[in-house]
Amino acid sequence: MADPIYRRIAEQLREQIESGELVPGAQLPTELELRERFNASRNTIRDAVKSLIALGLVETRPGQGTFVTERIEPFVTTLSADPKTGLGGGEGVTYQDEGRAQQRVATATDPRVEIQLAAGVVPVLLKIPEGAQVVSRHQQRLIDNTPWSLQTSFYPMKFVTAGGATRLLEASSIENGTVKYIEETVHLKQLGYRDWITVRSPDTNETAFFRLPGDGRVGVFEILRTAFDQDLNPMRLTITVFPTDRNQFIVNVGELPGG
Amino acid sequence: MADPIYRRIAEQLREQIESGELVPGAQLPTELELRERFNASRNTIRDAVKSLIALGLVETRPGQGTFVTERIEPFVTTLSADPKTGLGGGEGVTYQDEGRAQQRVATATDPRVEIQLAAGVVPVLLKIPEGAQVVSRHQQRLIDNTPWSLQTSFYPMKFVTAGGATRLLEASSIENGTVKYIEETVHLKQLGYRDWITVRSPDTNETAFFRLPGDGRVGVFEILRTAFDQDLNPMRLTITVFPTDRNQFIVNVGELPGG
DNA sequence: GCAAATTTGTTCGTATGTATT
DNA sequence: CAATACATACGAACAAATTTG
Repeated sequence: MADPIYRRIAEQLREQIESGELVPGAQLPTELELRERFNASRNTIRDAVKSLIALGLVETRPGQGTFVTERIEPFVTTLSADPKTGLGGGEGVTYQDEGRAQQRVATATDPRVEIQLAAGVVPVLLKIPEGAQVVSRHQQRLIDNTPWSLQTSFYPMKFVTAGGATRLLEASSIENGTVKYIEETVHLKQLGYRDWITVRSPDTNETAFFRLPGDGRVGVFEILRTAFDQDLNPMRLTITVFPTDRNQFIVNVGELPGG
Repeated sequence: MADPIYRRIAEQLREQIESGELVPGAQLPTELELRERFNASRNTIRDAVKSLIALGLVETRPGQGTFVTERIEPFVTTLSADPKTGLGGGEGVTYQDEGRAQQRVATATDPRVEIQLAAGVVPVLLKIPEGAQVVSRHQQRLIDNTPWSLQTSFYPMKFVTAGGATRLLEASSIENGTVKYIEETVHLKQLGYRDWITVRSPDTNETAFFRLPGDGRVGVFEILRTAFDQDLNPMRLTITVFPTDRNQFIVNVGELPGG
């Protein structure tokens, strides 16, 4: 009697799933059937199923039953730049190209543009005073109609007021990407960037948009990209959030085959 | 009656935690006290607490109580190479240097060395036949005595049999790193690598070693690094597993300040 | 060192609500 | 509307871990 009952039941079900006896998408026996099979109370069965949910092995649908989860085909983003363009993965045009390269349809909403006061990490990474004005451009991105990432870019308001990059304020995407647009207007060329990768629990907005389970079981990548200009000053901060259940990343360094 | 009771209770407790009213490490009221305060049954209170556990906000200790979780000071690993050495983060000597740079003590166990038959992703990424012999070198790594990562490197057995890199079979760490040792013996120079970053649930070994909660709530980064030689052939595959609750990563691309 | 008290963990039973077919 | 299946909620009892006296 080492392990509690619910855990031993969970263990048996887990073996059935991992052995392939229960394939992804297949329905498990109902709680009442499992109650008879394992000779335990319905609450104990439910505890067992809950632990499998926590492991991401099954999901329950009210009124329908319990099903083995089907793995989402992951989308792979390359974080390191093409050495020639200096552009990185998930940036502007590149994003749609990467979607196409994986034979999938990438779309993005028109950006929601706001003028905000820099707070939190924004002034720190952009090296501007706390409370200074910044342009925030926020986009939702989908692949094959599945919500894939939430992206917000912050630019110093100076780019608009002193640099003439007025289209940063327009709520429409900038063709050829903002990197090129800023180079043409403000004359700041992006020569490099630093990505800072963390994983955390999703907030309520993210849980809703990505349709994640409400229990915070699936985390999200949060990638902070600070881009630097030719004088090595920060010129842009982009924060992108990706669910960990459908995203993977590649970093290329040095000389590689198939480049 | 939109939200269930347990969720409204969880919501109130969450606000107390996020507002700072309950600081990290502080003890929550006991289940019996919460039962009176919210006028609900003990099971309903427990459901509320469970949802906070799933969010990583609190932890329970049998016989003691429920406490607000204390955040672990994250360790940051740089994945992109120093352009001069071609060495990447978490590799050999660099690993200890990064530990020191963050004022922390990094240690590693002596490697457990095995000769295995290539299976799974190993032959695919190393571009050797499935079932070919490989040298596997496995290390546990700690920082400030906290388990931090599990690393396994795979080398083609040819390096030993035909290249004379016999010390790859020794169960002791190779000073100056294996990258340099292979360059000196097999005459293969590491000019680049590709990192493939995923997040998944920990297996039972990892859960035990990292002392993670048993419910699979905390995920692990799995980073597959394929290193390439001067002929752009794969020469090494290193798989490293890091818990997401205590690890973050940096990727530097292009020209950056403070280099 | 031991016993009692405290606190969370497990298990059962039961009733009712909500979503889907 | 009825049947089915999971979700929520309450009550109760005992077990296991920890602290306290």
